[in-house]
Amino acid sequence: MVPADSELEVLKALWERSPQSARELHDALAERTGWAVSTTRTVLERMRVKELVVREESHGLAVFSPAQTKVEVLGESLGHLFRNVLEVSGRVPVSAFTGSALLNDAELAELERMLNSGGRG
Amino acid sequence: MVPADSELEVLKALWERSPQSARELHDALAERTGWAVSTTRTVLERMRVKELVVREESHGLAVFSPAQTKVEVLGESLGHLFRNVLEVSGRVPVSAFTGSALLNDAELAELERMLNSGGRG
DNA sequence: CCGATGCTACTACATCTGTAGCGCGCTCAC
DNA sequence: GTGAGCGCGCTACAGATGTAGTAGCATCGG
Repeated sequence: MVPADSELEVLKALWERSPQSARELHDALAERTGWAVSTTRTVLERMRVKELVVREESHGLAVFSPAQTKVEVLGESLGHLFRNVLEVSGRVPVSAFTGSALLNDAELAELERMLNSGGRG
Repeated sequence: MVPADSELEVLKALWERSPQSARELHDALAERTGWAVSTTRTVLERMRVKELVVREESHGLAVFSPAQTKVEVLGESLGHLFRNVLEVSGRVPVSAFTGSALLNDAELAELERMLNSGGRG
């Protein structure tokens, strides 16, 4: 599932640190997003239903973790883009990101695996 | 404006051939999408409002052309993805697509220009 | 002239997304 | 023990998207 923009905001905060409570996430996001507390909560709850985040209890407080890694989300988004805009069904040139300092080797390998399961060449 | 999925279907058909009438587009899309005629029309009208397509009259019949090239849409989508998922504000590695046979040189140059206006390095 | 067809505009409705408020129950500080 | 604050579950509502029906008008074939 490709997350919507607001969901991506939450995921990015969770990728930096997790688990976090709704309040922690709100504090981390409020400045950038301007959201009300209830907005953060609503987005989180919807993400839980869609299984974009995992909710657990920590000492009676709900805390959330991302259900997917950044690379997984990137992979799905890139795959979606390639299939839908470029109509590429074959290999996706993951090598694009090799020198970009965006992803480390392990992440690149994972992306390669996701998009081009198999991966000779 | 990043087009929605249904809008992308229409754009893809128009990138292959344009202008096309609503009926032509429907015929081209129906097998893949399963849409009713009215669905194609509704999507087209919404795209016109959003200026994703341009509508003209040809001998009394409405025909539609894409308002943006494939590369423009790809560029916006890629830019969106990079900014939102990867939080890249700097250069986007367009070189990724160099050897991929997806885009020709002119298209690559345009993409480069769009994403990295300036483009030294 | 009349009906089948097709074009166009308008309307419909469910779901998703963005954004937020309300009320209940708990707890902590006073 | 009482109010302020907080976590939590509900509800709300507008706009976007997916998907489609309907009615009026033109037109073409009989």
